[in-house]
Amino acid sequence: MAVRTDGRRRVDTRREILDAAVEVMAERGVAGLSLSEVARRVGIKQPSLYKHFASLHAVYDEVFREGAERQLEVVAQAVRGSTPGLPAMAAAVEAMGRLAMANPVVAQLLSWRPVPDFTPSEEAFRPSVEMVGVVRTTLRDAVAAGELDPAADSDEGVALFSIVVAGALTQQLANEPNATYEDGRFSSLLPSAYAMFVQYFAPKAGESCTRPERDRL
Amino acid sequence: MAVRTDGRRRVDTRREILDAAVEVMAERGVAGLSLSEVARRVGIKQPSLYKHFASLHAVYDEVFREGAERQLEVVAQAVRGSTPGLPAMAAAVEAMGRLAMANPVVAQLLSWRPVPDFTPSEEAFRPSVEMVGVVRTTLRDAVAAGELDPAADSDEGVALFSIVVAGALTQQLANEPNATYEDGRFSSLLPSAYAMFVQYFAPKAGESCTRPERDRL
DNA sequence: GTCTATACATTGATAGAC
DNA sequence: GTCTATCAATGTATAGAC
Repeated sequence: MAVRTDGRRRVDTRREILDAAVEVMAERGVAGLSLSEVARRVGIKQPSLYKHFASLHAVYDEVFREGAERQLEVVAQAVRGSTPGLPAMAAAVEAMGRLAMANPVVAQLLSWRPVPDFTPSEEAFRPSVEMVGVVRTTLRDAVAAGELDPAADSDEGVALFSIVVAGALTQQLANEPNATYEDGRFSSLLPSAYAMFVQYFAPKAGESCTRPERDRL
Repeated sequence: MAVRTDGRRRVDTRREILDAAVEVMAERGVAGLSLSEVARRVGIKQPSLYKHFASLHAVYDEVFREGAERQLEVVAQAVRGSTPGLPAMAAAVEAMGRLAMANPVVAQLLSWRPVPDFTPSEEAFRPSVEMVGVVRTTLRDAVAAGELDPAADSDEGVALFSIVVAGALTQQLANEPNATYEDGRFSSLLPSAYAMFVQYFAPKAGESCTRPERDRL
């Protein structure tokens, strides 16, 4: 199970618990996490878990927090490594997509509410809030660069961006959770989905290309 | 609980069970359905449920089947009652959105996979398959009417349509499941989300309005 | 088609020894 | 920080009387 270096039982039991938790969720569904099963896999007795986490929800909360933090890191890094504006947005979309497909369980925990009683704590949720800010800033950059219409820099712009990205990813996770980013029927359309967003908010350069009223159904 | 007309205990116990099941799912989460709790609410003992349904999964399956059938009906009716092509599509989108917000639990069961072990039977899934056909036909009508580019009449077109619609609805269900169709932060953007799709597949009438390469990210 | 009784499994959590 | 022992719930499902 783990390397024992000295008298202490294992190097980092807490880490092992969290990894086992994700493993169990992958097999039984996100809502199917069980501390008994986790303990079995880590090789300790179930009551011992309570020395590391106060409750089942505390485990969920930490998986959520780490997942949200990782997502923020990955996106922020993608943005930093690209030209501000549309290139940064495109890089962020791809980064989110690859991360979600590599960690389907965590992605489901973050974007749905699959566990009846569990609501993430404020602290666990913080990185997600911060990521909305990153997206908003990137949208603003794209507007400043003349790549998007000013209307994109708004709550509505952020919401539509999230609809498109989360839409592709959750459809993928619900229908073919084990596909790869490249081969998934929906995840492979993520670039196209993103292109829909970009085109929708294309700058009206001198009105040469008319765009229909946005709120007309 | 129910009207008793004669010696028989109730008019339709099966119906009451299904209704109670949805109620329980609404309170405990879709994965939190329990036959014991359902029995309690219907006013019978838990073993009696097995005279009506073979197992817990059988209850899930029937809720799924009825939900899928209702969705198909509602969409088909919206399409029939509108001019073929874009008007029919717009009507379908609105119908799907209103139905989902009126029945959030069923919508979650249909569009996510929230229950660890449960997979809908082929029969329960049939209406959903049929609905893909309805969407495809409507896309074809829109292309024939010159309202959409021929590229929209494809598997990719159907997938992108579903990404946009399911994206808006699942974001809404995950974040504000109790909002109304009109007031939800995401569901209220459904028309805009749909407009993104329409604009993306706008016919290139004589190339007067250029559209970027679709698969370029 | 409803009931009682019961088998059987699983779980989250606590107390207290070491 | 790990263990044993235990509690108290909850759950699905079956057998068999009426």
